Amino acid sequence: MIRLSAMQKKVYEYLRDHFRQTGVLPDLADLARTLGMHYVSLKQHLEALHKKGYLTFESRGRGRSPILALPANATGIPVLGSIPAGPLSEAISFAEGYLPLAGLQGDHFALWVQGDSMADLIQDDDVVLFEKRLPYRSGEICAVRVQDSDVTLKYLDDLGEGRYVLRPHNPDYPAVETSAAELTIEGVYLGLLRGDAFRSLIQGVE
Amino acid sequence: MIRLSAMQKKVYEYLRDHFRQTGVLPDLADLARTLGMHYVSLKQHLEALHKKGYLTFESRGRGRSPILALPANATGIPVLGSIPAGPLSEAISFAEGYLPLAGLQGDHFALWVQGDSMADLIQDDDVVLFEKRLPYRSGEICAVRVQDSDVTLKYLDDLGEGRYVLRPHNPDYPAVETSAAELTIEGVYLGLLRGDAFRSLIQGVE
DNA sequence: AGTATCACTACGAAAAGTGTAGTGGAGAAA
DNA sequence: TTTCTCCACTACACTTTTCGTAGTGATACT
Repeated sequence: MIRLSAMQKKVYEYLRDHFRQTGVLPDLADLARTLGMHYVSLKQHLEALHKKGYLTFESRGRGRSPILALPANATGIPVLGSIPAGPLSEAISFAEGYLPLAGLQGDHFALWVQGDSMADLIQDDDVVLFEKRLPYRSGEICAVRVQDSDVTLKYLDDLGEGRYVLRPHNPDYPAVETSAAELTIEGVYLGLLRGDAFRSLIQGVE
Repeated sequence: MIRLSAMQKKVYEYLRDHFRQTGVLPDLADLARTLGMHYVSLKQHLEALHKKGYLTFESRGRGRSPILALPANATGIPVLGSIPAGPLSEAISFAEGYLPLAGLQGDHFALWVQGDSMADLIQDDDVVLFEKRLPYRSGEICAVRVQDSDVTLKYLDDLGEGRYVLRPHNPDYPAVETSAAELTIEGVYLGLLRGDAFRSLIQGVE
Protein backbone atom coordinates (compact mmCIF):
# COMPACT_ATOMS: atom_id res chain seq x y z
CA MET A 1 0.00 0.00 0.00
CA ILE A 2 1.05 3.55 -0.65
CA ARG A 3 2.40 5.42 2.34
CA LEU A 4 0.07 7.71 4.24
CA SER A 5 0.82 11.09 5.75
CA ALA A 6 0.32 11.55 9.47
CA MET A 7 -3.08 13.20 9.15
CA GLN A 8 -4.31 10.71 6.57
CA LYS A 9 -3.28 7.83 8.81
CA LYS A 10 -5.07 9.43 11.75
CA VAL A 11 -8.26 9.84 9.76
CA TYR A 12 -8.11 6.31 8.37
CA GLU A 13 -7.44 4.65 11.72
CA TYR A 14 -10.19 6.60 13.42
CA LEU A 15 -12.65 5.58 10.71
CA ARG A 16 -11.60 1.93 10.87
CA ASP A 17 -11.85 1.75 14.65
CA HIS A 18 -15.14 3.59 14.66
CA PHE A 19 -16.56 1.19 12.12
CA ARG A 20 -15.34 -1.88 13.96
CA GLN A 21 -16.94 -0.70 17.16
CA THR A 22 -20.20 0.72 15.90
CA GLY A 23 -20.67 -0.82 12.46
CA VAL A 24 -21.40 2.59 10.96
CA LEU A 25 -19.32 5.51 9.74
CA PRO A 26 -19.72 9.00 11.21
CA ASP A 27 -20.86 12.13 9.40
CA LEU A 28 -18.19 14.25 7.82
CA ALA A 29 -19.07 17.23 9.96
CA ASP A 30 -18.98 15.21 13.18
CA LEU A 31 -15.78 13.60 12.08
CA ALA A 32 -14.16 16.95 11.36
CA ARG A 33 -15.19 18.22 14.79
CA THR A 34 -13.89 15.09 16.52
CA LEU A 35 -10.56 15.22 14.76
CA GLY A 36 -10.27 18.97 15.26
CA MET A 37 -9.94 19.95 11.64
CA HIS A 38 -11.94 21.82 9.07
CA TYR A 39 -14.52 20.08 6.97
CA VAL A 40 -12.70 20.86 3.75
CA SER A 41 -9.35 19.60 5.08
CA LEU A 42 -11.03 16.37 6.13
CA LYS A 43 -12.57 16.05 2.72
CA GLN A 44 -9.15 16.48 1.10
CA HIS A 45 -7.75 13.76 3.34
CA LEU A 46 -10.59 11.45 2.42
CA GLU A 47 -10.00 12.12 -1.25
CA ALA A 48 -6.31 11.31 -0.79
CA LEU A 49 -7.20 8.08 1.03
CA HIS A 50 -9.61 7.18 -1.75
CA LYS A 51 -6.93 7.88 -4.34
CA LYS A 52 -4.53 5.63 -2.46
CA GLY A 53 -7.11 2.86 -2.21
CA TYR A 54 -7.67 2.87 1.52
CA LEU A 55 -11.38 3.58 1.33
CA THR A 56 -14.22 4.50 -0.96
CA PHE A 57 -15.13 8.15 -1.07
CA GLU A 58 -17.42 9.52 -3.69
CA SER A 59 -19.19 12.83 -3.67
CA ARG A 60 -22.78 12.79 -4.82
CA GLY A 61 -23.26 16.46 -5.48
CA ARG A 62 -23.99 19.37 -3.24
CA GLY A 63 -26.01 18.76 -0.12
CA ARG A 64 -26.04 15.01 -0.46
CA SER A 65 -24.17 12.72 1.86
CA PRO A 66 -21.10 11.28 0.20
CA ILE A 67 -20.57 7.59 -0.35
CA LEU A 68 -18.02 6.68 2.31
CA ALA A 69 -17.06 3.07 2.91
CA LEU A 70 -14.14 1.04 4.09
CA PRO A 71 -13.03 -1.83 1.86
CA ALA A 72 -13.98 -5.35 2.91
CA ASN A 73 -10.40 -6.25 3.79
CA ALA A 74 -10.40 -3.69 6.60
CA THR A 75 -13.45 -5.08 8.37
CA GLY A 76 -14.43 -8.45 6.90
CA ILE A 77 -13.25 -11.97 7.51
CA PRO A 78 -10.74 -13.06 4.85
CA VAL A 79 -11.74 -16.06 2.77
CA LEU A 80 -8.51 -17.83 1.96
CA GLY A 81 -7.82 -19.86 -1.11
CA SER A 82 -8.98 -23.40 -1.34
CA ILE A 83 -7.21 -25.98 0.75
CA PRO A 84 -7.27 -29.70 0.14
CA ALA A 85 -9.33 -31.42 2.79
CA GLY A 86 -8.27 -34.69 1.19
CA PRO A 87 -4.62 -35.70 0.91
CA LEU A 88 -2.20 -33.24 2.45
CA SER A 89 -0.86 -31.10 -0.35
CA GLU A 90 -1.63 -27.42 -0.80
CA ALA A 91 -1.15 -24.60 1.68
CA ILE A 92 -3.23 -21.58 2.40
CA SER A 93 -2.81 -19.15 -0.47
CA PHE A 94 -3.89 -15.55 -0.62
CA ALA A 95 -7.28 -14.13 0.28
CA GLU A 96 -9.85 -14.58 -2.46
CA GLY A 97 -12.55 -12.51 -0.85
CA TYR A 98 -13.97 -11.24 2.40
CA LEU A 99 -16.98 -12.23 4.44
CA PRO A 100 -18.73 -9.25 6.02
CA LEU A 101 -19.66 -10.46 9.49
CA ALA A 102 -19.87 -7.79 12.15
CA GLY A 103 -19.73 -8.26 15.88
CA LEU A 104 -17.45 -11.27 16.07
CA GLN A 105 -15.03 -11.51 18.96
CA GLY A 106 -11.60 -12.91 18.22
CA ASP A 107 -9.54 -13.39 15.10
CA HIS A 108 -11.23 -15.27 12.29
CA PHE A 109 -10.63 -16.50 8.79
CA ALA A 110 -12.44 -18.72 6.33
CA LEU A 111 -11.26 -21.42 3.98
CA TRP A 112 -12.72 -22.52 0.70
CA VAL A 113 -12.56 -26.27 1.10
CA GLN A 114 -11.62 -28.64 -1.68
CA GLY A 115 -11.60 -32.35 -1.08
CA ASP A 116 -13.85 -34.69 0.82
CA SER A 117 -11.82 -35.99 3.75
CA MET A 118 -14.39 -34.52 6.14
CA ALA A 119 -17.40 -35.64 4.09
CA ASP A 120 -20.27 -35.78 4.69
CA LEU A 121 -19.86 -33.29 7.53
CA ILE A 122 -17.91 -30.83 5.41
CA GLN A 123 -18.15 -31.16 1.66
CA ASP A 124 -16.13 -30.13 -1.32
CA ASP A 125 -16.64 -26.43 -2.11
CA ASP A 126 -17.90 -25.50 1.36
CA VAL A 127 -16.70 -22.25 2.89
CA VAL A 128 -15.62 -22.99 6.45
CA LEU A 129 -15.19 -20.40 9.17
CA PHE A 130 -12.33 -20.71 11.67
CA GLU A 131 -11.16 -18.89 14.74
CA LYS A 132 -7.43 -18.44 15.14
CA ARG A 133 -6.88 -20.15 18.49
CA LEU A 134 -5.84 -23.45 19.98
CA PRO A 135 -8.53 -26.08 20.51
CA TYR A 136 -10.18 -26.13 23.90
CA ARG A 137 -10.45 -29.91 23.97
CA SER A 138 -9.36 -32.97 22.05
CA GLY A 139 -11.42 -33.91 19.03
CA GLU A 140 -12.26 -30.46 17.67
CA ILE A 141 -12.12 -29.88 13.94
CA CYS A 142 -9.03 -27.83 13.17
CA ALA A 143 -7.16 -26.37 10.20
CA VAL A 144 -3.66 -27.68 10.76
CA ARG A 145 -0.37 -27.39 8.95
CA VAL A 146 2.02 -30.33 9.08
CA GLN A 147 5.76 -30.03 8.57
CA ASP A 148 5.53 -26.34 7.78
CA SER A 149 4.17 -26.92 4.32
CA ASP A 150 0.70 -28.42 4.02
CA VAL A 151 -2.67 -27.36 5.42
CA THR A 152 -5.52 -29.76 6.00
CA LEU A 153 -8.83 -29.95 7.77
CA LYS A 154 -9.33 -32.78 10.28
CA TYR A 155 -10.44 -33.78 13.74
CA LEU A 156 -7.47 -33.15 16.03
CA ASP A 157 -7.19 -35.79 18.76
CA ASP A 158 -4.72 -35.12 21.54
CA LEU A 159 -3.02 -38.34 22.61
CA GLY A 160 -0.96 -36.58 25.27
CA GLU A 161 2.80 -36.35 25.56
CA GLY A 162 2.98 -34.22 22.40
CA ARG A 163 1.39 -36.82 20.15
CA TYR A 164 -1.63 -35.97 17.97
CA VAL A 165 -3.86 -37.75 15.48
CA LEU A 166 -5.30 -36.04 12.41
CA ARG A 167 -8.54 -37.93 11.90
CA PRO A 168 -10.70 -37.47 8.81
CA HIS A 169 -14.47 -37.81 8.99
CA ASN A 170 -14.57 -39.77 5.77
CA PRO A 171 -13.56 -43.37 6.53
CA ASP A 172 -12.06 -43.68 3.04
CA TYR A 173 -9.10 -41.62 4.26
CA PRO A 174 -6.56 -42.79 6.83
CA ALA A 175 -5.90 -41.13 10.16
CA VAL A 176 -2.38 -39.74 10.49
CA GLU A 177 -0.43 -39.58 13.71
CA THR A 178 2.00 -36.73 14.21
CA SER A 179 3.88 -34.85 16.90
CA ALA A 180 3.51 -31.37 18.32
CA ALA A 181 6.83 -30.39 16.72
CA GLU A 182 5.51 -31.11 13.23
CA LEU A 183 2.11 -29.55 13.84
CA THR A 184 0.92 -25.96 13.44
CA ILE A 185 -2.70 -25.30 14.40
CA GLU A 186 -4.01 -22.55 12.15
CA GLY A 187 -7.51 -22.36 13.58
CA VAL A 188 -10.51 -24.13 15.06
CA TYR A 189 -13.74 -24.85 13.19
CA LEU A 190 -16.65 -22.56 13.93
CA GLY A 191 -19.20 -23.09 11.17
CA LEU A 192 -19.72 -23.39 7.46
CA LEU A 193 -21.48 -21.86 4.49
CA ARG A 194 -22.73 -24.08 1.68
CA GLY A 195 -24.44 -23.32 -1.61
CA ASP A 196 -24.15 -20.65 -4.30
CA ALA A 197 -26.82 -18.49 -2.72
CA PHE A 198 -24.80 -18.00 0.43
CA ARG A 199 -21.55 -17.73 -1.46
CA SER A 200 -22.77 -14.46 -2.91
CA LEU A 201 -22.23 -13.01 0.57
CA ILE A 202 -18.49 -13.15 0.00
CA GLN A 203 -17.23 -9.82 -1.25
CA GLY A 204 -14.32 -9.28 -3.52
CA VAL A 205 -14.61 -12.46 -5.57
CA GLU A 206 -14.30 -11.87 -9.25
CA MET B 1 -51.15 -4.51 10.25
CA ILE B 2 -52.78 -1.12 10.53
CA ARG B 3 -54.58 0.11 7.45
CA LEU B 4 -52.81 2.52 5.13
CA SER B 5 -54.18 5.51 3.29
CA ALA B 6 -54.00 5.51 -0.50
CA MET B 7 -50.91 7.71 -0.65
CA GLN B 8 -49.12 5.80 2.10
CA LYS B 9 -49.76 2.52 0.31
CA LYS B 10 -48.45 3.98 -2.94
CA VAL B 11 -45.25 5.15 -1.26
CA TYR B 12 -44.72 1.86 0.54
CA GLU B 13 -45.26 -0.31 -2.52
CA TYR B 14 -42.99 1.82 -4.64
CA LEU B 15 -40.23 1.60 -2.06
CA ARG B 16 -40.63 -2.15 -1.69
CA ASP B 17 -40.54 -2.80 -5.43
CA HIS B 18 -37.65 -0.43 -5.93
CA PHE B 19 -35.64 -2.19 -3.22
CA ARG B 20 -36.39 -5.64 -4.58
CA GLN B 21 -35.22 -4.61 -8.01
CA THR B 22 -32.20 -2.50 -7.20
CA GLY B 23 -31.25 -3.47 -3.66
CA VAL B 24 -31.07 0.15 -2.59
CA LEU B 25 -33.57 2.80 -1.59
CA PRO B 26 -33.89 6.06 -3.51
CA ASP B 27 -33.21 9.54 -2.19
CA LEU B 28 -36.17 11.27 -0.68
CA ALA B 29 -35.97 14.10 -3.19
CA ASP B 30 -35.84 11.72 -6.15
CA LEU B 31 -38.66 9.72 -4.65
CA ALA B 32 -40.81 12.79 -4.20
CA ARG B 33 -40.19 13.79 -7.81
CA THR B 34 -41.02 10.29 -9.05
CA LEU B 35 -44.24 10.10 -7.07
CA GLY B 36 -45.18 13.67 -7.95
CA MET B 37 -45.49 15.01 -4.46
CA HIS B 38 -43.67 17.46 -2.28
CA TYR B 39 -40.74 16.36 -0.20
CA VAL B 40 -42.42 17.20 3.08
CA SER B 41 -45.61 15.41 2.14
CA LEU B 42 -43.53 12.36 1.35
CA LYS B 43 -41.74 12.71 4.66
CA GLN B 44 -45.02 12.80 6.53
CA HIS B 45 -46.10 9.68 4.69
CA LEU B 46 -42.87 7.99 5.65
CA GLU B 47 -43.37 9.03 9.26
CA ALA B 48 -46.87 7.59 9.20
CA LEU B 49 -45.54 4.35 7.69
CA HIS B 50 -42.85 4.23 10.35
CA LYS B 51 -45.44 4.81 13.06
CA LYS B 52 -47.51 1.99 11.65
CA GLY B 53 -44.54 -0.32 11.52
CA TYR B 54 -44.18 -0.67 7.75
CA LEU B 55 -40.63 0.66 7.61
CA THR B 56 -37.87 2.33 9.57
CA PHE B 57 -37.62 6.08 9.21
CA GLU B 58 -35.48 8.12 11.52
CA SER B 59 -34.38 11.69 11.05
CA ARG B 60 -30.80 12.49 11.94
CA GLY B 61 -31.02 16.25 12.24
CA ARG B 62 -31.20 19.01 9.71
CA GLY B 63 -29.43 18.50 6.45
CA ARG B 64 -28.51 14.90 7.13
CA SER B 65 -29.90 11.98 5.23
CA PRO B 66 -32.51 10.13 7.27
CA ILE B 67 -32.23 6.47 8.14
CA LEU B 68 -34.67 4.75 5.81
CA ALA B 69 -34.99 0.98 5.70
CA LEU B 70 -37.58 -1.63 4.94
CA PRO B 71 -38.11 -4.33 7.56
CA ALA B 72 -36.50 -7.69 6.91
CA ASN B 73 -39.86 -9.35 6.30
CA ALA B 74 -40.43 -7.21 3.22
CA THR B 75 -37.19 -8.16 1.50
CA GLY B 76 -35.45 -11.04 3.30
CA ILE B 77 -35.89 -14.78 3.11
CA PRO B 78 -38.10 -16.07 5.92
CA VAL B 79 -36.49 -18.52 8.29
CA LEU B 80 -39.27 -20.83 9.36
CA GLY B 81 -39.52 -22.59 12.67
CA SER B 82 -37.63 -25.75 13.29
CA ILE B 83 -38.75 -28.86 11.53
CA PRO B 84 -37.87 -32.38 12.54
CA ALA B 85 -35.45 -33.93 10.12
CA GLY B 86 -35.79 -37.15 12.09
CA PRO B 87 -39.11 -38.89 12.56
CA LEU B 88 -42.01 -37.24 10.81
CA SER B 89 -43.76 -35.12 13.38
CA GLU B 90 -43.79 -31.33 13.36
CA ALA B 91 -44.87 -28.99 10.59
CA ILE B 92 -43.55 -25.65 9.45
CA SER B 93 -44.55 -23.07 12.00
CA PHE B 94 -44.28 -19.33 11.71
CA ALA B 95 -41.26 -17.33 10.62
CA GLU B 96 -38.69 -16.89 13.36
CA GLY B 97 -36.47 -14.49 11.47
CA TYR B 98 -35.34 -13.31 8.07
CA LEU B 99 -32.18 -13.86 6.11
CA PRO B 100 -31.11 -10.78 4.15
CA LEU B 101 -29.93 -12.16 0.81
CA ALA B 102 -30.33 -9.82 -2.13
CA GLY B 103 -30.36 -10.73 -5.77
CA LEU B 104 -31.86 -14.20 -5.58
CA GLN B 105 -34.10 -15.33 -8.36
CA GLY B 106 -37.16 -17.32 -7.41
CA ASP B 107 -39.11 -17.88 -4.22
CA HIS B 108 -37.05 -18.97 -1.25
CA PHE B 109 -37.41 -19.88 2.39
CA ALA B 110 -35.18 -21.36 5.06
CA LEU B 111 -35.79 -23.97 7.73
CA TRP B 112 -34.16 -24.33 11.11
CA VAL B 113 -33.49 -28.04 11.14
CA GLN B 114 -33.93 -30.22 14.18
CA GLY B 115 -33.14 -33.90 14.03
CA ASP B 116 -30.42 -35.90 12.39
CA SER B 117 -32.09 -37.94 9.67
CA MET B 118 -29.87 -36.22 7.09
CA ALA B 119 -26.71 -36.41 9.22
CA ASP B 120 -23.87 -35.96 8.58
CA LEU B 121 -24.78 -33.98 5.49
CA ILE B 122 -27.25 -31.77 7.32
CA GLN B 123 -26.97 -31.60 11.07
CA ASP B 124 -29.21 -30.70 13.94
CA ASP B 125 -29.52 -26.92 14.30
CA ASP B 126 -28.45 -26.14 10.74
CA VAL B 127 -30.31 -23.44 8.84
CA VAL B 128 -31.18 -24.83 5.41
CA LEU B 129 -32.12 -22.72 2.40
CA PHE B 130 -34.82 -23.93 0.01
CA GLU B 131 -36.33 -22.80 -3.23
CA LYS B 132 -40.07 -23.21 -3.62
CA ARG B 133 -40.21 -25.39 -6.72
CA LEU B 134 -40.48 -28.98 -7.81
CA PRO B 135 -37.29 -31.02 -8.06
CA TYR B 136 -35.64 -31.11 -11.46
CA ARG B 137 -34.54 -34.71 -11.08
CA SER B 138 -34.96 -37.69 -8.80
CA GLY B 139 -32.76 -37.79 -5.73
CA GLU B 140 -32.71 -34.11 -4.80
CA ILE B 141 -33.02 -33.14 -1.16
CA CYS B 142 -36.49 -31.73 -0.57
CA ALA B 143 -38.63 -30.38 2.22
CA VAL B 144 -41.75 -32.48 1.87
CA ARG B 145 -45.05 -32.71 3.70
CA VAL B 146 -46.74 -36.08 3.94
CA GLN B 147 -50.44 -36.55 4.48
CA ASP B 148 -51.07 -32.82 4.79
CA SER B 149 -49.63 -32.65 8.28
CA ASP B 150 -45.92 -33.33 8.70
CA VAL B 151 -42.85 -31.74 7.13
CA THR B 152 -39.55 -33.51 6.80
CA LEU B 153 -36.24 -33.19 5.00
CA LYS B 154 -35.15 -36.13 2.85
CA TYR B 155 -33.82 -37.25 -0.50
CA LEU B 156 -36.83 -37.55 -2.79
CA ASP B 157 -36.51 -40.49 -5.17
CA ASP B 158 -39.04 -40.71 -7.97
CA LEU B 159 -39.97 -44.32 -8.63
CA GLY B 160 -42.34 -43.37 -11.44
CA GLU B 161 -46.07 -43.98 -11.68
CA GLY B 162 -46.74 -41.62 -8.78
CA ARG B 163 -44.65 -43.52 -6.28
CA TYR B 164 -41.90 -41.79 -4.27
CA VAL B 165 -39.37 -42.74 -1.63
CA LEU B 166 -38.35 -40.41 1.18
CA ARG B 167 -34.80 -41.48 1.86
CA PRO B 168 -32.80 -40.19 4.85
CA HIS B 169 -29.06 -39.72 4.63
CA ASN B 170 -28.56 -41.22 8.08
CA PRO B 171 -28.76 -45.02 7.74
CA ASP B 172 -30.19 -45.25 11.27
CA TYR B 173 -33.52 -44.06 9.89
CA PRO B 174 -35.72 -46.04 7.50
CA ALA B 175 -36.67 -44.94 4.02
CA VAL B 176 -40.41 -44.40 3.57
CA GLU B 177 -42.33 -45.05 0.39
CA THR B 178 -45.31 -42.89 -0.38
CA SER B 179 -47.52 -41.77 -3.24
CA ALA B 180 -47.92 -38.50 -5.06
CA ALA B 181 -51.36 -38.09 -3.52
CA GLU B 182 -49.96 -38.07 -0.01
CA LEU B 183 -46.98 -35.90 -0.87
CA THR B 184 -46.58 -32.12 -0.90
CA ILE B 185 -43.19 -30.80 -1.99
CA GLU B 186 -42.53 -27.60 -0.12
CA GLY B 187 -39.14 -26.82 -1.61
CA VAL B 188 -35.81 -28.05 -2.92
CA TYR B 189 -32.52 -27.81 -1.02
CA LEU B 190 -30.16 -25.03 -2.08
CA GLY B 191 -27.59 -24.67 0.69
CA LEU B 192 -27.07 -24.39 4.39
CA LEU B 193 -25.72 -22.19 7.15
CA ARG B 194 -24.05 -23.74 10.17
CA GLY B 195 -22.60 -22.25 13.34
CA ASP B 196 -23.50 -19.44 15.71
CA ALA B 197 -21.32 -16.92 13.88
CA PHE B 198 -23.34 -17.24 10.69
CA ARG B 199 -26.59 -17.47 12.58
CA SER B 200 -26.16 -13.84 13.58
CA LEU B 201 -26.95 -13.01 9.95
CA ILE B 202 -30.57 -13.90 10.60
CA GLN B 203 -32.51 -10.80 11.47
CA GLY B 204 -35.51 -10.65 13.75
CA VAL B 205 -34.48 -13.45 16.10
CA GLU B 206 -34.87 -12.54 19.75
C1' DA C 1 -76.74 21.66 13.78
C1' DG C 2 -72.66 23.11 15.64
C1' DT C 3 -68.20 22.27 17.63
C1' DA C 4 -63.93 20.03 18.79
C1' DT C 5 -60.54 16.78 17.69
C1' DC C 6 -57.72 14.04 14.92
C1' DA C 7 -55.52 12.16 10.68
C1' DC C 8 -54.19 13.19 6.08
C1' DT C 9 -52.48 16.13 2.56
C1' DA C 10 -49.92 20.06 1.00
C1' DC C 11 -46.76 24.16 0.49
C1' DG C 12 -43.13 27.81 1.86
C1' DA C 13 -39.22 29.39 4.62
C1' DA C 14 -35.21 28.67 7.31
C1' DA C 15 -31.51 25.89 9.53
C1' DA C 16 -27.90 22.64 9.00
C1' DG C 17 -25.00 19.83 6.19
C1' DT C 18 -22.34 19.27 1.89
C1' DG C 19 -19.60 20.61 -2.44
C1' DT C 20 -16.56 23.58 -5.17
C1' DA C 21 -13.27 27.23 -5.99
C1' DG C 22 -9.54 29.73 -4.72
C1' DT C 23 -5.63 31.19 -1.60
C1' DG C 24 -1.54 30.35 0.95
C1' DG C 25 2.16 28.38 4.01
C1' DA C 26 5.41 24.55 5.31
C1' DG C 27 8.28 21.01 3.98
C1' DA C 28 10.21 17.50 0.86
C1' DA C 29 12.05 16.38 -3.65
C1' DA C 30 14.16 17.35 -8.14
C1' DT D 1 15.53 27.56 -6.96
C1' DT D 2 11.69 25.45 -8.60
C1' DT D 3 8.20 22.14 -8.14
C1' DC D 4 5.29 19.27 -5.84
C1' DT D 5 2.58 17.47 -2.00
C1' DC D 6 0.33 18.06 2.23
C1' DC D 7 -2.31 20.81 5.14
C1' DA D 8 -5.42 24.58 6.41
C1' DC D 9 -8.62 28.26 5.67
C1' DT D 10 -12.36 31.60 3.56
C1' DA D 11 -16.23 32.27 0.83
C1' DC D 12 -20.15 31.00 -1.52
C1' DA D 13 -23.61 27.77 -3.87
C1' DC D 14 -26.48 23.89 -3.43
C1' DT D 15 -29.23 20.01 -1.10
C1' DT D 16 -31.49 18.00 2.58
C1' DT D 17 -34.27 18.28 6.46
C1' DT D 18 -36.97 20.58 9.77
C1' DC D 19 -40.40 23.95 11.29
C1' DG D 20 -44.46 26.56 10.67
C1' DT D 21 -48.86 27.17 8.46
C1' DA D 22 -53.22 25.66 6.32
C1' DG D 23 -57.03 23.23 4.14
C1' DT D 24 -59.94 19.00 4.00
C1' DG D 25 -62.55 15.12 5.70
C1' DA D 26 -64.01 11.77 9.26
C1' DT D 27 -65.54 10.98 13.96
C1' DA D 28 -67.42 12.02 18.36
C1' DC D 29 -69.50 14.99 21.64
C1' DT D 30 -72.80 18.89 23.11
